[in-house]
Amino acid sequence: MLNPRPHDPTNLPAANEAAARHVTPIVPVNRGTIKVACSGCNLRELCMPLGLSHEELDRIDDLVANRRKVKRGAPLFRNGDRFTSLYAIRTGFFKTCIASEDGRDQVTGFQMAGEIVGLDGIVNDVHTCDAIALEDAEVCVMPFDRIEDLSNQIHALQRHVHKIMSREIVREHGVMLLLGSMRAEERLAAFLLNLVQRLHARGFSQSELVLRMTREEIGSYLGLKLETVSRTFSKFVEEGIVEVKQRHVRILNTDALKEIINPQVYS
Amino acid sequence: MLNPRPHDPTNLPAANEAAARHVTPIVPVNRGTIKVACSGCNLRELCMPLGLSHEELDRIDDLVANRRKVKRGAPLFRNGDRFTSLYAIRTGFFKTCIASEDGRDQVTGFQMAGEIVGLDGIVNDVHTCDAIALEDAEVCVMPFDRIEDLSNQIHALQRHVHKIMSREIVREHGVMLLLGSMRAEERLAAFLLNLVQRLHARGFSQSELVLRMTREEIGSYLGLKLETVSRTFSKFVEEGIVEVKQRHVRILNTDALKEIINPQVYS
DNA sequence: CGGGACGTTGACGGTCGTCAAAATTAGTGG
DNA sequence: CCACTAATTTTGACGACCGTCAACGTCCCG
Repeated sequence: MLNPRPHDPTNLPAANEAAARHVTPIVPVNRGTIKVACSGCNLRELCMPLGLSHEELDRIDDLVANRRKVKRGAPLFRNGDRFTSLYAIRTGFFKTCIASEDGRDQVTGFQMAGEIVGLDGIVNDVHTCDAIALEDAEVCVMPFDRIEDLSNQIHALQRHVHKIMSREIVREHGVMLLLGSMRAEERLAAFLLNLVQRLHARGFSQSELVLRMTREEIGSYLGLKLETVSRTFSKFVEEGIVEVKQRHVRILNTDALKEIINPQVYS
Repeated sequence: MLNPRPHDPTNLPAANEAAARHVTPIVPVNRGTIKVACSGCNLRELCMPLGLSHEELDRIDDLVANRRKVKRGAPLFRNGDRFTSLYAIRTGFFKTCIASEDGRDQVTGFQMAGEIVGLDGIVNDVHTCDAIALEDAEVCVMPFDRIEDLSNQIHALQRHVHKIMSREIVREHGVMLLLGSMRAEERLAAFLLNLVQRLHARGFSQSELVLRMTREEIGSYLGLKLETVSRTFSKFVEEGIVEVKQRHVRILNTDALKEIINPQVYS
């Protein structure tokens, strides 16, 4: 009954070895620079393969056609847009969401610096979801045909592309587990733990975070109504597990959050 | 508010152009043959790229190292197994499921002939879910390093691998929509419509199907308890939408099922 | 300073989960 | 082939959890 490596629900979104590695904190980017180069990018460890030769690094720089700024609330791409490129997030925070015919919609993920968006478009050369910036953002535009060309020449890149897509598949498995079998408290606990984990991997605090999304967007992602999200936050506050001031969240008791998800492991 | 191409919830699992194409019905395979060759396989349109040259087709035959039979109830691979290969299903029916630390488990998909399993293992060279045969099955074993080698030489294959992975990501988006925002009846209706659609693409009936999984497995996939699945089936029967005899299901009114998912589109 | 978006809280009801028992089927071994 | 046991399915009663509706409070931005 017990599997050797049970799935870790706190690792839901973007449980990846790259994000788990501690990287140098993000420093403000010189907005004046036009030079687009992965080789000098402090996020390289997050979106690019490791162990490239110097020559390969130079070639990789060609991957990024240009950068693009996206204002808060604006789409990077929309459902129905022709697919041409993958996007590596340099700064900012995105949500991706799909809409059903009858107007229901579902947030399928939240993406932060160093993560890749646009994978949904590859199958049919059309994007099937919206990617919306939740704060002013900048992305590296990587035309997909260049990616395919280069990955024929650089084996590590091919590997990397495969891993990124597989990682997304595994992440979504975790979300399915959450949506299929967890109660509201468990979902929110898993969500918070996952967010701080990813932020921590980017040099931010382990215990403090600023939510970039509304209660409604959290709810949509977690399969809950916004009122339930709000109530669950309040419950965590009552129990002394977190402090919440609007979108500022401070985790006071990480173990308590983990216990919510995995009761019998601790008790 | 309305997107140009809303997501179609009936297309949830494996909504892919290959499965949607009508292919020749599956005929009994000569069990005595040892020859392993995609070029002569009647499922080729489902798992391999189209438009290959004769020479490329020959090379593609090398992809499949061997075939493997899996008895009903037996695992093709398990959580924690080292990842080496992707598997193309020749015959039979699989489920994939993950388990959380505390014993909860979640069916993440059901796979049938012509579909590919094992993509979860690519990220960390370890499988993160179990793939269990729901009936006696046979798969083509395709070592992943061979796939990567060959896709450097055959551009259409590289494309194809990317599309297969992207398709899986999009499929899972659909499942997230289902799990996050649909009620029990809607989930079951979407599930049935998806199954018949995929079976129809393989030459089977549009209205009749045999479920290869238990109510509990359906429930796990749909985020419902088995009692709810059973009750919902009963409700559909009362309403004259389907006939159910154990695992034999006959859909009497496809439009009614679609209406359940998309009320206002029809009424 | 004012309006609109966002968040909180309460009351209530519906959907679905839980527990239990019985019916039907499938699988196993003699 | 049949008997027996385990597995699966159905159905009912009840309750918990979360959704719905509503009102109010807060924050942010112009």
